[in-house]
Amino acid sequence: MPERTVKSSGAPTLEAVAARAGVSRATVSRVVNNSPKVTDEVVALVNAAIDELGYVPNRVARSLASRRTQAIAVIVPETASKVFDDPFFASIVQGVALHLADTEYTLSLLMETETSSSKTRRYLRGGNVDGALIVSHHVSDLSYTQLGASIPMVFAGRPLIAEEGEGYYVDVDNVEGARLATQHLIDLGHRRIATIAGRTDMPGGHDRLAGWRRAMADAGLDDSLVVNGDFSPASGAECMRRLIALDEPVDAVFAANDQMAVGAYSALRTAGLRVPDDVSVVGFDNDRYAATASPPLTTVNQSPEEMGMAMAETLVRLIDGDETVPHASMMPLELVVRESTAPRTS
Amino acid sequence: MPERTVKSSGAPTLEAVAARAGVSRATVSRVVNNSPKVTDEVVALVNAAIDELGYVPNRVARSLASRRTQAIAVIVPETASKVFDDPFFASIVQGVALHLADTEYTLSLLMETETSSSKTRRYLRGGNVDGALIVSHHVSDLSYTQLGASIPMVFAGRPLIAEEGEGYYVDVDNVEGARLATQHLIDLGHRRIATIAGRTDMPGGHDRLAGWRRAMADAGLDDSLVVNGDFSPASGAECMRRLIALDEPVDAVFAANDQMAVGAYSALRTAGLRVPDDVSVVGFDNDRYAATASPPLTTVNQSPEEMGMAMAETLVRLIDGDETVPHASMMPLELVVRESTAPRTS
DNA sequence: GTGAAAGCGCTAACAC
DNA sequence: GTGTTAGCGCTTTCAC
Repeated sequence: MPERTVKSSGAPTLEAVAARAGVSRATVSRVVNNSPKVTDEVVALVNAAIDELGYVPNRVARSLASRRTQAIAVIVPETASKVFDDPFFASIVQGVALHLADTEYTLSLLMETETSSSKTRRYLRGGNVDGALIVSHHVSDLSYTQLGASIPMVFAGRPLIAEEGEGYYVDVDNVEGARLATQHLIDLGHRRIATIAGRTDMPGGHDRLAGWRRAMADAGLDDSLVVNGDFSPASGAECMRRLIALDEPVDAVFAANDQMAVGAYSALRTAGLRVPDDVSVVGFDNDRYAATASPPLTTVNQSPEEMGMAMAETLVRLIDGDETVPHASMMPLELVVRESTAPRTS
Repeated sequence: MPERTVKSSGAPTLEAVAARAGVSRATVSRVVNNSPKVTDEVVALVNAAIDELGYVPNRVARSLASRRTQAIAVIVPETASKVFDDPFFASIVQGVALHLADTEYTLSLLMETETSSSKTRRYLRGGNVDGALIVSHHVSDLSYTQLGASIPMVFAGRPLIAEEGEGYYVDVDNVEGARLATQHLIDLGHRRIATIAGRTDMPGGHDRLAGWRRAMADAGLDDSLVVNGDFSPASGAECMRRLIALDEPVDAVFAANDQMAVGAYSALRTAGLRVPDDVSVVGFDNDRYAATASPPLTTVNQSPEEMGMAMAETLVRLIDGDETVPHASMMPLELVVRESTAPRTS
């Protein structure tokens, strides 16, 4: 008969519960995982023992045995210091956490710094998580897409490299959103409508420019008034200055995000121009700045929080082996009209 | 001789590496954990095998065997939807992630919702993490403090219940910061100085009010001009309205955080009063709103990001068994003078 | 329905 | 220095 050393240290184990309840470890395990095939009385017995002992299952052991970690990674491959400067990221993460709170999954937040990229990859391959969420404004990194084969992952925004029906992502219809915004300006009677474009090497920047172009073309207007920014407030101001310097003034401006729109505000103010009296301005994102700007900014709302929730939901379904998950999920988009736009006066 | 079923599925294991290198599993383990007592040639041999096989250690198995998870939890026990509305939280989380990026630790983000509190506690006790960071503006929950005995934890801000020399926390000297801010107003010649206090049932709110009181008392000024807000912009506006309604107008206002200061701005604007011409305003936190408000807000800078880094550092040292870790770490605080304060004119 | 036994992939004594 | 041998705490066939 093999000796069994009595364990005195640490938290109560499944074995202790089994002994207390007078059943086998397997049965306790079944109860903990609510297996249907256990007698009600045994269930009661085991649960009593669990309560008395204050037993809490050890997830690490469970993971090792079941080969599931019940954890997902959220990877933010931006330069670390910029991540939370943009409310967009924070809101996505919040949405993810919110959805996960209703599940048994746990969230691991990985911030990818310049030097940690291989560390991140090892982490994903080291069996630490059941899946990953990639959040970025930038062109999605190819290296992640490759990992997609070995571990389920969902991207925020269409990865540029994704072939049709390949990879999973949640996105907004940026083209349509930009078209909506521009059409609003057109409906107000504006004709010389410029756009402060974002980085067009990012899907969002690219598509928003395309949306503006489409609206302008559909209305038979000149679509040459394009200045290129990089999504930062500073670039928005700089672009606006270039627009102001034009011989013929513009009636209205569509900025590819709110931060650039706010940057444009300051350039306009400096030039002595008023919003919306002299120039109407529309942004995109409806971020934290939009509502509190003065005047409050008309913009396109894209609810990054809902996007985060949708991403988490998609990933969890993927992990659970759901075959019906759509590769692309489009989030609703809507124009929020505030005080930065007004009918053409002149 | 026991049968050994050949494994074909999944990632390469330590055992596969051992076979490839012609050594035992223990030796591979030693190499992976850079144990000093392994011959250089064996190290080279093993590393070669690791590279060839693309071996990545399974952290779950490692955790189970070593009883360390190499993960820490960040718990944000705020109402979920409020968490990231306050840049303070986001910045702390960022600081934590930043520090952890240089270590082998991983970050688990737990957002505590009304219904998830027991889930969180189970998580902490289920051997999921080596330690926890509790981030909150609120009075720290007693129940966490109790857990502190079984798992290392560090609080953001002094837990109200902490006895001297009990528990670990990183904090700013709120009393001193508020005193600095108020003294600045006094130095500018203001005499009727009000304070829009935060929730005084939170350590921060309590101490900032105390700091204002001290500065006023030291200068022999009337310290009865107190209105109580709740740290939200709306409450800041409401408080300011009450101040404006006073018979004798105030010269200056010290708000217990920037969000309330910005709320005060709007109330002042609505009343036709100008900042700083009619009323000087000082905030606290130097959050995202402060620099971009108009006029830019004079405030007390407390760098939540550095606070997050300090928290992470403290926790890691605690986990590593460092006995010299101080129970309280105070972060530097400094007055940032912008355009919302000006010498008294009248 | 319940129990016995065999691992999950790794670390950690302990021998050699 | 390196190999052997036990587990870490749980899940999961497979008999009964």
